[in-house]
Amino acid sequence: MRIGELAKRAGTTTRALRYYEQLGLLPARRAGNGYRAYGEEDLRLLRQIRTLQDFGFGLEDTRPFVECLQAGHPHGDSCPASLEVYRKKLSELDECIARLQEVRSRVSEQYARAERERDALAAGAAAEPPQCEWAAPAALDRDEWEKR
Amino acid sequence: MRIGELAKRAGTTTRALRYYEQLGLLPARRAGNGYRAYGEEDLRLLRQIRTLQDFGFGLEDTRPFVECLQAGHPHGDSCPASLEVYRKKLSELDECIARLQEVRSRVSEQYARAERERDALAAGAAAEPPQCEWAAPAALDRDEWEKR
DNA sequence: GCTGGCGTTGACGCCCGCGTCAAGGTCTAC
DNA sequence: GTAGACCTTGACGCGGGCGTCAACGCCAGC
Repeated sequence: MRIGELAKRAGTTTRALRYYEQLGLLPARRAGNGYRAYGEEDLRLLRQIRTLQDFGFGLEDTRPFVECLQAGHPHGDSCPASLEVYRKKLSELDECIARLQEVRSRVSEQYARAERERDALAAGAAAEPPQCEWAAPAALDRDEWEKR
Repeated sequence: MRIGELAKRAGTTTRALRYYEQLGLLPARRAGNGYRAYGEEDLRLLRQIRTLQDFGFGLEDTRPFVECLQAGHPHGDSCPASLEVYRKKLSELDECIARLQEVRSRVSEQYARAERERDALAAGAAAEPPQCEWAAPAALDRDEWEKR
């Protein structure tokens, strides 16, 4: 299988595959003409990489999983190093979620305050139209005003 | 006030200030010798920028707040454009938090499965040492073995 | 033999918010 | 006059994961 076919079957691009090879993440055999040659096993490795990437893993974090598969284990996460990456990612996620929730509540607080102040100003402006009623009569028919 | 002092008072660097000026975010007057000259008002603008940055706002997102202060409003968020940014950020945060929580549960699931499988293998391996006792005798002294 | 579709390597671009270095100007203190 | 602390502009670097282009090679079909 050549690079274009593998890329298509994995839903990625040839550029990405060459990049992975450059990182030593997904090495390729070479055909006689210099073309990269991949097998079905490489498709498994690649799917593993893409799955983890969808989870937000960096490429280096996928390395233990790929090496685990290359070592012949049934799953990429059958090895201790992969489990360690899982644990690290989980704690990173927890930290990140907590930080975002903290930020969300702070921003929400600021937003609520800013809106209250806007409404207070609007109320102040709305308290003016009554003053406009004191100013308005000049625009009314003088007779209408004198009837009051 | 020159750039170094402003940077120190705001807890940032001169490089950042020059960058903000380059973006047109925090323009500076110039002294006769070409040095940038800042006033107390600029410190307020800068603090506004830094506060929002701490919330994870991009610099462009801070622009409406800065312009609002520059227009003489009491707070950076006294203007409709700032409120709009707040709303946009809140929805981005909600989306981001939801996505991370989804990811977290998926990763956690994978981790749990991988650990179960590891334990299953360990149990299989723990069931092997008895088999090792069948294999071991070859290494034992033959006499010791024949005494049994 | 020529076109077109695959492949190859190498190199620059992008995004963002600066860090860092270079080469020089300005001002103060001794 | 000179050292040192500040300032100036300009330019490149970084990290991550590629996109995109250039210039070229290989191979199949007409």
